[in-house]
Amino acid sequence: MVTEVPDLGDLERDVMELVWKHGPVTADTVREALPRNSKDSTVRTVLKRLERKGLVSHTVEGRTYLFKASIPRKTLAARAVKRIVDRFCQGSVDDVLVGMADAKMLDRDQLAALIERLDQEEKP
Amino acid sequence: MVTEVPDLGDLERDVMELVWKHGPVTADTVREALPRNSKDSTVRTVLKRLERKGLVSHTVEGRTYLFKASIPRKTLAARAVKRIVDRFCQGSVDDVLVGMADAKMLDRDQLAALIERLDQEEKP
DNA sequence: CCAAAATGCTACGAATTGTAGCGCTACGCT
DNA sequence: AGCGTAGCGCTACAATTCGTAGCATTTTGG
Repeated sequence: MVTEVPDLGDLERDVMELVWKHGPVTADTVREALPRNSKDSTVRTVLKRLERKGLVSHTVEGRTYLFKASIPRKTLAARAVKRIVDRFCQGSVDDVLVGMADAKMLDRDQLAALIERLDQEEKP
Repeated sequence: MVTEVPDLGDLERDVMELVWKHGPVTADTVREALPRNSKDSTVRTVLKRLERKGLVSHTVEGRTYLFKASIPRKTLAARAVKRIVDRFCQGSVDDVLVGMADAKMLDRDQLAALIERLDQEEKP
């Protein structure tokens, strides 16, 4: 799988945020919920770009488009992390984990809890 | 701490790679070691940009500049991850860890080994 | 004093991103 | 039936980033 991870601009991220939060949404719903004040054509342009990037998809409902995320937030985040790992750590996830530990981004207990969780999932 | 994490282009990353690998280097050394064929002025421009971004620093040796990384590779990688966490997971490292686990980027044993290692470091 | 080496400065084209205008179409209401 | 409006496609433009590089300037060794 190719799992491209496009870079996202600020507005694009805001839009993704809304698409993730509120299920399928219209362009206008997104526009209204946006932090900043964007014209509708702006929002639609961004949605179209996000769709070209493979991050959202749309269905036609009557004469309006309903957009939904085509990738969960966590998955996208994980892919972005993978890109970093590939680019800066030659694919060594360990390196980045160590870096995160050094930077106090994670601690022992957090990791232990994660292991616990993985074990739970795997067993049954 | 502000810990800005600038985006890096392909060439910028290649240059950082070399600066990380070979200690303090001259612009010309970097140019020679580069995968692609870049003019010296190109390399110097990139090094200057990297310096403005705070990723390298230079000292003057005779009449040449010696560049060295001002941030370790793992630290930069960790910061990049942190940016993702902040942007896509509202700062929840756990979310991104779960995403990584789901994406099979980490497995139980790897995490266990890391915990082991963290414990070792902490003790003495 | 001159040539070579190394630097600073400036610029340009491509790509990305936020921004938006304009025109077309179809649906509902008078 | 005609018309206004909602919603969409298309095109464009300015700012920023990045790779690319040329040219002027400076300094040093012979």
